[in-house]
Amino acid sequence: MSTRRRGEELERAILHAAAEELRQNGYAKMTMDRVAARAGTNKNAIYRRWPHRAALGVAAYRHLSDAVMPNPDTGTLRGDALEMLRRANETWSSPHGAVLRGLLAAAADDPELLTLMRERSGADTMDRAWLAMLERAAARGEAPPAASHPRVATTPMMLLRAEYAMRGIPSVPDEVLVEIVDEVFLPLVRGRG
Amino acid sequence: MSTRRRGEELERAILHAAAEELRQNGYAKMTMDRVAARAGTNKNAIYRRWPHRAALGVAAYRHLSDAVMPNPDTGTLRGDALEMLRRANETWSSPHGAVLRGLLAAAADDPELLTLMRERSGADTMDRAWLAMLERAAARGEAPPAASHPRVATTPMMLLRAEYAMRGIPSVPDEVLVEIVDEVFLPLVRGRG
DNA sequence: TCCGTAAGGTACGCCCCGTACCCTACAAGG
DNA sequence: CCTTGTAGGGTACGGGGCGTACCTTACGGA
Repeated sequence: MSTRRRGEELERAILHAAAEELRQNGYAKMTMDRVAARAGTNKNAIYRRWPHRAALGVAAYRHLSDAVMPNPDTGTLRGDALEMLRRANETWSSPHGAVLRGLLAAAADDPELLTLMRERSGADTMDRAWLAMLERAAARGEAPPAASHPRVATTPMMLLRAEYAMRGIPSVPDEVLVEIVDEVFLPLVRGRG
Repeated sequence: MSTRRRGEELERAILHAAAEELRQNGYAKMTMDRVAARAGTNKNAIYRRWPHRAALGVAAYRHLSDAVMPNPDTGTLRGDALEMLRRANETWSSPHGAVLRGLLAAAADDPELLTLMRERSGADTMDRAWLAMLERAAARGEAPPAASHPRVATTPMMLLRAEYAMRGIPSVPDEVLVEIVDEVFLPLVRGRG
């Protein structure tokens, strides 16, 4: 039989297979045997590269998603914030986000994996985007400079996250996003004057 | 052999055994066989009462915890809020809380269980306590009446929750609690004047 | 050409969930 | 007191999944 795949080529094939499994069935149903079969190899090749299923899951997720979440710039703080929340909501309620949530749930009691996830999932990038948004608003005179605080910047996303944790799977309704912005985020920014 | 346990007596024994397993090993390691053995019975008796492991886990958790979180009343909004957060932090970082987190993680993609959990875990009671705290502060003239809004009331606990979800297992340091109160909660209340 | 390295194949041990089936004690009612 | 229904006890098993062991086979570089 022609060429037997090796090294990187094989690795890519495994990651691709795992990512497909994630997308179609979610993490809970991503089994090592299925991934191996789909990649046209066997579990040995996988376990030589990743120590456990969770590690493969994280790696495959990263492969699956190069989620870019660029800075919106609508001209108003309210507009920017809503846009950010809406994009995040869209991402998280997509099949893609379901995968992420499954992984997060599985990694909940494994700190090592948790940090891996956070690095790969671009949470830090997002936080920086929120901070930048606050600074733009401050430059426009729309928000007090004291509002450019990390804890303030992360609050809306935290609330959205928590909303997902409370409710089950479905997407968070837009009213909730508006409420987070109008009842919490903007008053909070105002209150730091 | 003398009396064979039946009905309620047996049910209590099973729940007790399951709760002990939860406390000692956490949900992930609570197996049906172990619970049955510990209760001195067998899996049949369990499966006649609960449809799956998760359901037993939730029921046992409820049995384990009649977590009471009474209203603190320190005289200031800041004091009350900090006290609430500290108590919650204590609870959640205890072994007890580890069980809760394990269950929540396991129920993450099972909406039915999620609602069960929320009912049993007293989250609603807690939300009401926060709202009452805000209303007391408003009565004292310490906070604007407009701050007595559900979304405002739930924000600090949401942030604490999210903190647990981000970091792994350990307890959240007290500085973070103080920051949540001073940098987010109080400015938010102020900003709603 | 030879040899080390890495892939393939396969089987297995272990654990756990949930179910099936049959046996046995208990309680209630004739 | 005996009969009968109900529910617990014992046990075995199918199914699935993780991770490991061990051997065989191709590839690629010296």
